[in-house]
Amino acid sequence: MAERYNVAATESKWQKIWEENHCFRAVTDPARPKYYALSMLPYPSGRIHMGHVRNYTLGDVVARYQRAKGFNVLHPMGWDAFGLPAENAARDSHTHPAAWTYNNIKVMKRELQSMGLSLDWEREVATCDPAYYKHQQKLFLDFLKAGLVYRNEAWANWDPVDHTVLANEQVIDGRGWRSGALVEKRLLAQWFLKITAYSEDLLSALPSLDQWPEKVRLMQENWIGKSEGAYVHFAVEGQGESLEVFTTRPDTLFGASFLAISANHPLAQKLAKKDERLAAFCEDCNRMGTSLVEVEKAEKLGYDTGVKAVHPFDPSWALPVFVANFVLIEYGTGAIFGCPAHDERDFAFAQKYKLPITPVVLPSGEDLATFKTMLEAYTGPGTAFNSRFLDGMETEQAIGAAIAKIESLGAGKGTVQYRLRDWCISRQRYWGCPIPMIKCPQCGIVPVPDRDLPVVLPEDIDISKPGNPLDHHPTWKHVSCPQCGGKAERETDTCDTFVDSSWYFVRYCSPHNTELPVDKKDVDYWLPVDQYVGGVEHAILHLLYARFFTRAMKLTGYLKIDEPFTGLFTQGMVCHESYKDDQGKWLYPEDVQKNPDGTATQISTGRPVQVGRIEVMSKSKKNVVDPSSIIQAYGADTARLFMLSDSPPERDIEWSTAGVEGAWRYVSRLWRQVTAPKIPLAPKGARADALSPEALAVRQEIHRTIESFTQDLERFHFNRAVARARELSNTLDTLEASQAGADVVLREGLEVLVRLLNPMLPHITEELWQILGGQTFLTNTDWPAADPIYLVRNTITLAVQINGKLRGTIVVEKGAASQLVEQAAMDEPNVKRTLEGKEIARVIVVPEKIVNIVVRG
RNA sequence: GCGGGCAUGGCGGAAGUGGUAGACGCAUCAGACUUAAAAUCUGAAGUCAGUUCAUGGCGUGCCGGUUCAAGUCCGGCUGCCCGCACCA
Repeated sequence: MAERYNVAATESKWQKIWEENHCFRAVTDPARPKYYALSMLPYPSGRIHMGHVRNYTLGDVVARYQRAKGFNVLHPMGWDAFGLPAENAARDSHTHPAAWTYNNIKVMKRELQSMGLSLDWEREVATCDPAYYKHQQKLFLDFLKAGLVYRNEAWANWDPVDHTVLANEQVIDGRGWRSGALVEKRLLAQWFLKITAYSEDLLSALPSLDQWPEKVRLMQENWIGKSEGAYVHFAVEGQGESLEVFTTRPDTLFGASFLAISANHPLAQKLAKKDERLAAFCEDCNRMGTSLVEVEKAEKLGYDTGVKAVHPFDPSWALPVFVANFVLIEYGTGAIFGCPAHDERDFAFAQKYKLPITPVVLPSGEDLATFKTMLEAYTGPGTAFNSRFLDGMETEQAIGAAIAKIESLGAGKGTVQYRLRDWCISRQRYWGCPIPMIKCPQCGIVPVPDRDLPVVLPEDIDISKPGNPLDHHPTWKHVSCPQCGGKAERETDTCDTFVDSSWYFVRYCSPHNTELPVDKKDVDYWLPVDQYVGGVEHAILHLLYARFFTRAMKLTGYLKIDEPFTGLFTQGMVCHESYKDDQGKWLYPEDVQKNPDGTATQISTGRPVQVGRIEVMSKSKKNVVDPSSIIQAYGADTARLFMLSDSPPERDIEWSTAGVEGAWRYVSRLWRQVTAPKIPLAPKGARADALSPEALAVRQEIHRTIESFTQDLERFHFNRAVARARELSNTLDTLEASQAGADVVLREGLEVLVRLLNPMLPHITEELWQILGGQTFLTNTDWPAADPIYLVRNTITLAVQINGKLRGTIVVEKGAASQLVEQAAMDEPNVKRTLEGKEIARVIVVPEKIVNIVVRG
């Protein structure tokens, strides 16, 4: 009877049936409650990796579970298909970026389909498809009209390897996020999206995202970086202009001893034209990297320009103006006033350049006389002194008074500063969405009219030359101006690919609308996304951009919502041991054999292998396992179960062969439990006339499992849910034919088990459901409900402690009186023996939990 | 430097609001089935003491505190991980 489970045949059979029956097709239906389950769309790099398997398994469990609960579920998939790797691959392998990309999509789609995901493939979107980016260009133009787009000559992060500029968010430790090259500063004309228009809104809405990880909200908060302070103007002697400074501590203005400006500050640039040494100094500053190591090593260097600035509170007080390497042009105003006594960096700078150090804030409890000889800067709050009209005020009060004074003098104003910069979206690359603008010598910069959208990428490009292929293209950029009809040129920059992924989840709602980016009835129904699942590496970039885009699309009339993602789950990464041969070259795990003594050998050569650290799977370290080979060997259900077992989904997991085999063992066991039960199953729907106590206990266990398994799914405790299912399997195996009703309860238990495990193991459970006589697809079957009758326990096992140490357990009736419980505890043999000759001080009875007997001595 | 997190057997990890620490699994060992192996099934196992059993001591990174009772709460350390970083 026990046929071997034919994984490959069964899995592909059900995948085909689901597809033919359009089981996962989502239809807008305002009469039904909706649930939008979304996993981050993949970049089509070639093959799927284990990170994808984990991400999409988690997302699929959510989607299938919510479907079973009765929601109208939208669970789409698409491709983040633009980006530089396609250009690099095309150049290296003499193909076309589009061909490379679409081929990868084809391969990866097949791989994803073999996972048995409950996706609505009819809504598939590829961001490199003109049918997609046409609407993105439209959005860009709408944002332009709404004042959210501008072009500006600005200091940009230039990646010298990828030959393109990068957004601030894409510079990590001073290096390009993709190329790893040290980023340089260049002054370039770029297109910007005005994300800073929403700085305050993006920040203040964070607390409302209560279904997001605290960690991600904090990261966004820090990234937006709000700080309150004031702009202060210092008149510059002999220059006929003033220098604007941002400070969070206007209360320390009387401790000022110098001003410092960035090498890229307009005043520095102006002065450098007449001062060769200053010009050289500025150049040095720009050459200096911004990486961690360099910043720490770098000395605080300044160049005294000889120019003096006038203190706003005292016209007779002149301060020297330095150009300093530590002042950043991109934060605040690119100029600071230095107060050495109360800022560590200014303190070091003042010591080096022999500038006065005047303390003006007295820490509470300090004596004024002793405090005056400062060995280091004091940055905390205190009482103002040496500060004329501020003297005696506490820091907070002094800040307010200083701002009031500045404002009354017309020397500046109180303000709020954000670290967040506008989003530079220009990329000097081919494989991206063309920015739909035209440069006309007569009319200036003119938008492409809506009727001319999409601006389609040319196919005949020369990718072998360095630089932007669109720029080299002989004809593509030459157009006539839509306003005057004269000769004009297209913008050859393309969009940062993060633009593409900032609204794809919106497009999924109405992917086939050729006229407009969205259909109102669709987006109003489906959005926001109820549960978003993806890697924490997108905590800032993608998630912040998408939140901004949602606001911008609301402003331009497409959406009603502010926040795109109600729930966010960030899963951990998939890790594996890494291996090197005796030459120090990385080896693939499949070429490594672990020996019983803990050493390892290279299979192909028999040479010894160095076992390295357990690290995130990455191609460069070769510590990768190909999901396809696992699915072929064990099936998708096993791979999915492995991803869900053992480790909580937010934590990193280590991929191991033993772990996969453990998952496989359970899948096979489930098969055997249903197809070759130890006792013959009762017929479908049979009822038991009388239940033996054992069978009743198992039935109660079944209902408790429904309860706890469901709660675990709700809370993303998938590893615990798997453990509960295994426990139920163990319990069902204890049933024996001699126990009245065992055959009925066994059937009940197996049916419940199969239904509970369906979101995790969709194929085998669907097959087993049919074997158990299920009339509908399990995919279309409701989630089981626990019967409260069987959740009630009538006896309870209590622990009995003496002085907090466990001495025995007792079984009492539920709701038994405290005196009875206490007596039962005293009568427990081991307790009784231990208590002999001891004086009882008190007895604590916590109903349904514990009895603790406190004895003296 | 700033912000956040984590620390439990050989390993991954369980233990809503303090209340029987170690669920479930991996690896290990023993037994059953088998000519044998694989697969499967049964059982053992935190650690030390106790010949077995009963039982007891010690145990959730370290030190201290609160409590009848602490993995959980509080104070102070140590170690690891993540994010940001010359932010004025």
